[in-house]
Amino acid sequence: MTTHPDPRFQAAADTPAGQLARQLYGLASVRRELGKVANAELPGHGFGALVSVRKREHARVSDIAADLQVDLSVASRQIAGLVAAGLVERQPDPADGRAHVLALTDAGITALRAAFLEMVARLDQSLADWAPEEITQLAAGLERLATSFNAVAATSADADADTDSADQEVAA
Amino acid sequence: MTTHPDPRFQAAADTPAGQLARQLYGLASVRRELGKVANAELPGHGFGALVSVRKREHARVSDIAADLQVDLSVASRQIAGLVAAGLVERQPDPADGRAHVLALTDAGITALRAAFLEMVARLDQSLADWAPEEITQLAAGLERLATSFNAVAATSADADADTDSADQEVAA
DNA sequence: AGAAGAATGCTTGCTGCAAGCAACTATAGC
DNA sequence: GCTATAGTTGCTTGCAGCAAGCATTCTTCT
Repeated sequence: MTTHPDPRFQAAADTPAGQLARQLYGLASVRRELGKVANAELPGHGFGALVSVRKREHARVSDIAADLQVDLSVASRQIAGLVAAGLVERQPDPADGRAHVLALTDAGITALRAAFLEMVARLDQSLADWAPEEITQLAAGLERLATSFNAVAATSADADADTDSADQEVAA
Repeated sequence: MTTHPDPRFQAAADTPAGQLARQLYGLASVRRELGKVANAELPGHGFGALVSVRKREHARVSDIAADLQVDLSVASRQIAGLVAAGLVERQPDPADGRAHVLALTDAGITALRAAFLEMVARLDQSLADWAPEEITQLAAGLERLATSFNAVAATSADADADTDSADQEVAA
């Protein structure tokens, strides 16, 4: 179309960050299908919570919520679903009567492994013609991206709860 | 942070595809926040639809649905929202009375650019210490991933000769 | 040619799921 | 006791999908 060429916009779109933004948004369908595969055999969207529980030993619901960056109530319900399904064990924290300590059950470990393998299988279909080091390189890049991105999120959260006006330098 | 070493799980996680799977799933919060930024000023989750309308000239609702890989009804409602907001124009197709031809209005172009610039701005905060070529490399990897992934999806879903105009251009 | 019937493009009503907020309970710590 | 913290649950909202419906176009049979 290019009805009204906008130099400022063009410049931003061709920026490395602009290219990355485009690709990240285009990843929507990939992530959705992968999520479907991952959660197929789990209650709700439990996969993320399952992974999160596995990551730390004395996980508490609030830890999971912080890790997934969702509301505490969301984490609470996801964990409740996983407990009901026998995938997570919830025991009173001996050190704090309000809290619960979470851990995967054997069934939970099995389920997590199965879900993970399904994801990998689905990915492998698409990565048939990729070199292993290309895949690991992409994975490394994504890991770094997530780290960088979450670091900024944490910083701006610390700075102020106000999220609207604090951060934008759109102007050129 | 693993307390009970699980060799089998670790082995699965350490394959290249396994690493990629983990990182893709870990991208949830990144994509969510980026989506929030992108859709902040738009009705519903309109950004994707807006991009999709922008990509092709004589877009129809079914084209958008296919492009976004969502149900036709979802696309219909998103487009309706964008039309109501004055960002998309919907005119009867002169060649087919059942169909509508979609196009961005000037306001739509403006809104799309603004949303895109917001996304880029948010990303730039996180990418401050990245080398430009690292960013472009990651973007290229993601583009290839999306291509590979959607190719498999298309094959398994329905062998469709829908090899129309090239995709992935937010900028114009 | 013309009409019946199938197919297409899209919209809309209904349902289900998941997320967030707010209110509540129970415990902790001063 | 008084306040903060951990967690659960009720309520609301919003988005997605299915299925039914409407209007239009295509097909085909006579």
